[in-house]
Amino acid sequence: MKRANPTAVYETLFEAFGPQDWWPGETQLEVIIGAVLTQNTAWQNVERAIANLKEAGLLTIQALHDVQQERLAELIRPSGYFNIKAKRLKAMVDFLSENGGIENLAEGSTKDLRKALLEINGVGEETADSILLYAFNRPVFVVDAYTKRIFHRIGLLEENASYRKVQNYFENRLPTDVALYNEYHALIVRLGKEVCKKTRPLCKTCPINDLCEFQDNL
DNA sequence: GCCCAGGTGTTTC
DNA sequence: GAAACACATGGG
Repeated sequence: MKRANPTAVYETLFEAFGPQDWWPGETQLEVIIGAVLTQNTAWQNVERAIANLKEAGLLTIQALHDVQQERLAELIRPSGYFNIKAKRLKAMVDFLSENGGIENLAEGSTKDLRKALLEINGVGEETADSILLYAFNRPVFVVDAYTKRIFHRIGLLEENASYRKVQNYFENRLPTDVALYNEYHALIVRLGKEVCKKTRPLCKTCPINDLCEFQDNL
């Protein structure tokens, strides 16, 4: 078996899948909205919700600020948890407008911005880091359920490693590079969605099969 | 009908 | 800190 490490895994995934062109959002605000709506939810459902918002002309901070939370909830219904997420979007929009908008926030340091994002209701570590990386182009490695599952199976991470531990693991072993972090997280999601599933009937087709402790002998 | 999906807040120990 | 639970739609 090859010696697995984050760089080798990245190279293998990139060869297998190529560039993923993330994040699938046209504006910074759209990326931020998507980051909230995709919490524990399939992206396809998020697309429907965002399409509804677009059609209703709600893809601006001002419009989202003005709309009633109940109406917002109805529009984002397809993304699930719609009552909670409507509240979270409102909290996010309040934060953005109270702080002079996205352009003004982009002036601050990554550390300060991360701290501020985490204080918003409904923004945890993954959502904050997704926003930092994909909306603000900051070199922050995003950790999600796929990341933990895949690297546990490779044998490089503990089963229940904390978010920060996993994040440090990658950031300590990779160059600090926005484009790399962007592509890497997207590739991990691609692998998790299509191949490295929770129940794993597709291991035979996994591009990192020979790096994984579960390489299929079945 | 069941499991899963690009998590987070609250409660409880 | 860490586990258990609520939150909800849509696809396989």
